[in-house]
Amino acid sequence: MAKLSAEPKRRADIVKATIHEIGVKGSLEVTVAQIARRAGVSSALAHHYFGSKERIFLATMRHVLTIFGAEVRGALAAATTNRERVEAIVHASFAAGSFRREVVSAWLNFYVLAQTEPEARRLLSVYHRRLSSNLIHDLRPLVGARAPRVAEALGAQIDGLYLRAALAPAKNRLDRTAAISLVLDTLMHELED
Amino acid sequence: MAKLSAEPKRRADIVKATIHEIGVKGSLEVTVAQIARRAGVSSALAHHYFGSKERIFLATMRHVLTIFGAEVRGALAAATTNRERVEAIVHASFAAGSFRREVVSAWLNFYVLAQTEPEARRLLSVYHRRLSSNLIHDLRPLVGARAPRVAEALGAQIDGLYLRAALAPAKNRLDRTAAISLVLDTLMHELED
DNA sequence: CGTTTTGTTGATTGACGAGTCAATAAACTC
DNA sequence: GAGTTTATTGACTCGTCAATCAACAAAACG
Repeated sequence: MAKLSAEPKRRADIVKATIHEIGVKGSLEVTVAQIARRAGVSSALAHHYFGSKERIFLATMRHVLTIFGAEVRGALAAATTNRERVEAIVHASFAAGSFRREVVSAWLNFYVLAQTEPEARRLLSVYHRRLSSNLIHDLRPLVGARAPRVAEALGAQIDGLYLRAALAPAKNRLDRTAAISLVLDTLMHELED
Repeated sequence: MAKLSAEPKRRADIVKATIHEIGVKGSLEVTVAQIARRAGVSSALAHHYFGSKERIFLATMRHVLTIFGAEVRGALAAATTNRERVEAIVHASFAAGSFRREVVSAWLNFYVLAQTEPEARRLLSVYHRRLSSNLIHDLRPLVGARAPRVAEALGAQIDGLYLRAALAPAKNRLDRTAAISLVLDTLMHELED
């Protein structure tokens, strides 16, 4: 049953299943067997392709960050002015692909993973630095020397909204548009200085 | 060796040890044996007093939230004007007792716990509601109908700064005063509307 | 074809860890 | 000081799970 290059598909399936299972359990306490079952394969195969549970998590994290990165790039491509670019970054932060419940849950758990796993920490700092430098770059013409501070303020707010999204029961969860408008409000006030 | 009421002291020791161990491991993947050893008792005793690992975590969470609540109350007592009261809440959020690395790490992990543990979720929403209503109460006279939004903006920013504090290597970690000044800046801009 | 490569799994191992229990001991009660 | 309550633990059980392995199957390759 060895089709042409099953590997990439299997890897992708397993990564998606990992996001799903983390979303369901709400923690990294998911077994490889659960992930594998969700992906429709044996746990042995998951180990075969990834080597260890840890590597499965890291691959999943990379996947989430890649999607997020693509969303930022996409949003930036359509923007022209500095302000539009900053707003695009905010929009991308809450884009549909990254702000789904399971993805947010995975995100939260990657923060936990980053506390012990050096590679996870590295991946997360890459994301942080990129978000930060993107924001600062476009804020500089708008707020000058205050750019780093404003970027930190906006970044923290975005992260906080993610955290709250992970926690809130689906019922009274802030939706994408509300989150975006909240951050843009803060941005607006900062620009009015 | 049955001294008078060793129980309260043991419970407190175990709770403190739990915070410490969570801080060290950076996750809830700490064994009862580790916690117990840190507290200078046997794992059997920890089970004897708390019944289960889950209960140990919940007791620890209650402890952290209690300290935080006390810090907020203390800070509020000294404030008179509305603005002072809002600022007091911000200060309390980053008070020394709650903003220590291990405590922040514990906090982060309680968010994860709250995803599955109903009681943990309940405790966390109590905290959220209290913070929110405190803020709204004192913001109302300052920003009127915008109070809930501003409260949400500040609250999210505070949570986000916590998240970042948990992640950042001690080296370039934002300190209490920097975090406070960042939030107060945002507050100031909101008030200038 | 035959054999090499790729895909896949059931079964097993080995470690680890939560929770239990029976036993010991110190204090307190009368 | 006999008996009860409180404190405490070492040793054990039982389940779970990551990781391994040996075997099987299907394609690709010559």
